[in-house]
Amino acid sequence: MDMQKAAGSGESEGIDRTAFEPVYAQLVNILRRQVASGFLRPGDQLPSEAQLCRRYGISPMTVRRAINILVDQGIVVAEQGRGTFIRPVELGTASFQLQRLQELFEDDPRNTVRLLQARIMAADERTAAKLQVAPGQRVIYIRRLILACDEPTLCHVEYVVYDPARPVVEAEMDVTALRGLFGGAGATMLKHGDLSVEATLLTEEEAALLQASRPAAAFRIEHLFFDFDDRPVSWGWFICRSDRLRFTSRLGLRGAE
Amino acid sequence: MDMQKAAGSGESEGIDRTAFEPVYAQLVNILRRQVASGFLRPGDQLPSEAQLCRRYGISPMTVRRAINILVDQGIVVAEQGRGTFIRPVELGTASFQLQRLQELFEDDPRNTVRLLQARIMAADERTAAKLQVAPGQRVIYIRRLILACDEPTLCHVEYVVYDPARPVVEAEMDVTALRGLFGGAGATMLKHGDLSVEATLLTEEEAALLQASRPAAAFRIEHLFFDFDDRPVSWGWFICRSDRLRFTSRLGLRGAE
DNA sequence: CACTATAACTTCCCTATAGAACTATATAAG
DNA sequence: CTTATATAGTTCTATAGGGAAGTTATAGTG
Repeated sequence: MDMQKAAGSGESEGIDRTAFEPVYAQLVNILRRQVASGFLRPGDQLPSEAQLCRRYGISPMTVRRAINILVDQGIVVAEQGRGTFIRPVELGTASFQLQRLQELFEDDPRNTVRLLQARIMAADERTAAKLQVAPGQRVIYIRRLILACDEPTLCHVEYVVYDPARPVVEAEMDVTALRGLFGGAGATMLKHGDLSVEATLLTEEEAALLQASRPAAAFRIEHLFFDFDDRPVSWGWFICRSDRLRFTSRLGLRGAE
Repeated sequence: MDMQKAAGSGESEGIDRTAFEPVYAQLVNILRRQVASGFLRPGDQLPSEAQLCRRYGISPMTVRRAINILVDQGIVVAEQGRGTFIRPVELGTASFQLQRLQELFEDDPRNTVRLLQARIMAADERTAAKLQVAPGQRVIYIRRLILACDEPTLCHVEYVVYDPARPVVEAEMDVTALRGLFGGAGATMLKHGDLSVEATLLTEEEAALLQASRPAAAFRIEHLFFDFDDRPVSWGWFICRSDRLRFTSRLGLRGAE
């Protein structure tokens, strides 16, 4: 091979057979770096699989595996018979991680959950529709206040289907059970859930709880969880001061990496 | 094989060699259905790779590929030497697709972008910091109003680095160029970007533009885009009435699918 | 010029196999 | 009873190769 590129950018890297990092992962990172450094730009064609095999001295399956990873990371798009190309940055691929919210329910002593109210009541029209029960049927009504580092951060309102046969109910009454709803042991009761985020104004009561002055804007994160029979179990929403919790996302590749 | 499960659930499915769907994808869907139907539940162990090979009569590499897909879909977690297990529903895996937002910039005749203001000005303290330029340096200030189906939906404020050498600038002044920023041809100029969502109150001016009565809450989606030298190109934010655009997400698997 | 056939190249799918690395369990020795 | 050791089971990595399906460009034919 005589023809070489400028060789200044990222062409020079190779595979380290002694490294702990698997070969396919090394190739993924090499190509990611070539994209991040601008050596490969959106629309550019990747070297063909056969070329990559020769260039790095690895087997076709290993190359394919690396490229597959890049494909479902959304970094490249492969077109059969044509080639593999770098994808431009798109907005549709943005996803917001909710780990910040998740952390609030971890076993951190600085985070506390205060039970404000818990009683059994008759479901009103809207609640009955959401939980797919008859209006007037008894449901459990729960209100909580979540504090992070002793600062009131979240308000939570939740309606749970009342079913003595279901053991979830008892645990749900517990103050700490909310952690179980999200990732703890109790999550094994839930098959799936829907989330929906909107912006809303704080009510007078919510503002008092969250120690905010009105008028103020806040996130309203509505949730609806189902059991393994696809029947609704729990419906409710979080009210969250925007300055206490922010959703961020990154499009494309970062610079260093 | 004599030992059979209840056989009512999802155990009975097999691989269709004549189908268009690849074998590995068929296996992915079979296992997904077994999770969705409750035949496999969080914490349960998947059959081992060798067992799946025998059960479905396919090669180990194909089974591995299917399992890898399930792993990075977040449906199962594989532990070396132990086994592969169904993951419980977790909040951290939630991601909000922004395709609804993306659609606003598509080539739809019902969506129009109205340029309200565009002029060159000196960067104030905050803008200069975001764009990494000296305070007082000239930047381009743009305000737009985006209408979906003739309803005012989004306000957009944007500051763009003023650099005559950069061809982006001229195009950016164009009213329709905003589409290019997100997924169009212009996106090839951008390497990556940061997004951040918060809840905010509408200002008097914003309320007038969006035909809302105050006080009202809205999303504020801040964006910061970088070029291939990792230098900021554009900083700004969208103001969006919450009832016109909502972010939804699903945790776990849906029922039908 | 228009159209077709061919060849070269690409990605894609699947198989078969070998070993490495890790974990749990049963067994033997102290 | 505790502690090593062996063994079987698991996932994980990597190799080599065969064929299918799609694209593109070229050469040939009408």
